[in-house]
Amino acid sequence: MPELPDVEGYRRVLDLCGSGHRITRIDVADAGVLRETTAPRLRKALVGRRVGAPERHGKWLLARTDGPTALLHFGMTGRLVAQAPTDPLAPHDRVTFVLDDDRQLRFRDQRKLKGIWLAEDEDGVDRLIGDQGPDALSVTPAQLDRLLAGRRGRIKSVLTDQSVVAGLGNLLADEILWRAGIRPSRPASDLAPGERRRLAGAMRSVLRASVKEGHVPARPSWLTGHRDDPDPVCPRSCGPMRRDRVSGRTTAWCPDCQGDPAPTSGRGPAA
DNA sequence: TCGCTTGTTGATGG
DNA sequence: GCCATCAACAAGCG
Repeated sequence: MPELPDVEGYRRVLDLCGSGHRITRIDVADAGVLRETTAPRLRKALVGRRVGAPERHGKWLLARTDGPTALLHFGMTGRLVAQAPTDPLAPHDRVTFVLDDDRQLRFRDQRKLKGIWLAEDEDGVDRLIGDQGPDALSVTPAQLDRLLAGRRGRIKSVLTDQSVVAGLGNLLADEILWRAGIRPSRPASDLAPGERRRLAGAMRSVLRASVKEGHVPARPSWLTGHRDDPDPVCPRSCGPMRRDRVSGRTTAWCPDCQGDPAPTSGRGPAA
C-alpha cells in the first residue's frame, strides 16, 4: 500500500507527534522488522534521544534524532500510527516508540517485508538510500526528460524503478500514465516531447492531490476509483478498462485513452 | 491447495 | 550492460 503519499502522511504523523520529544522507551514485539540491528542496539541508540524534524525520500522515512537516524520502509503493508498508552496493542504492532509525553508511535506491519534500519551518521543513511533517484514530488519536466533519455524499458517499469525516480508504486504509476494518456507498455525512450510534458504534469498533479489525502484517493473521476471493480469502466472514455501484467505487476489502463494494446505484432499503428 | 496482493531484491536468460 | 521474468521474502484472504 504505501507509496510516496502514504509515507508523506507517516512523516506528518511523526512530525506532529514526535518532533521535540524525547524517546523514553522502545518496545519490540517482533524483532523480525529490525534490519541489520537488534532490539538492545535500537534502544541503546535511541532511548533518551530527542526526535528531530523527520524527512522523506521516495518511500523511505528518515526519523531524525539528536543522535542516530532510524530509517523506516513500509513495504506493502506497513504503517506508522500515533497512539495513546491506553490503546490496546494491535496484532501487527511490531515496534512501539514511547515518548516523554506518554504518547506512542507504533510501527504496524502485517507482512514484515521491510522494516526499520539504524544509521549512526550520514554515511550510514547514504549507504541505505543512496541509490534512490530524485524524489518524485520534486521532479521537474526537464529533469524527467533526462531521466527517461536512453531508457529502453517500458515506461511503467521505468517510473516504478526507485533508482530512476523515488516514490512511485504500482497504483501511482497507473494513475499517472492514465492521466497522461500514455500506454504503460510503451518504451520510455519512445515518448515524444509533448508526451513527456504531459507525463510530468500528470505526475505533479496526481502526487499533489494524493499527498494531500495521505494516499492515492479512489475518486470516481480517477482510474484508481475503478481499477478494482468487477468490470472496470474508464471514467473518461466510458469504455472497458484493461487489466494486464506489465513488468510483473497488475496494470490497469484504458485502451481508448492510452493508445493501442501491447505491440505484440511489432508495430502499433497509433503508437 | 492455489492464486492473489499498492514493495524490493537477486538470479537467470535473451 | 540493459531488460524481462521469476522466485523469494511473509502473511492474510477468497
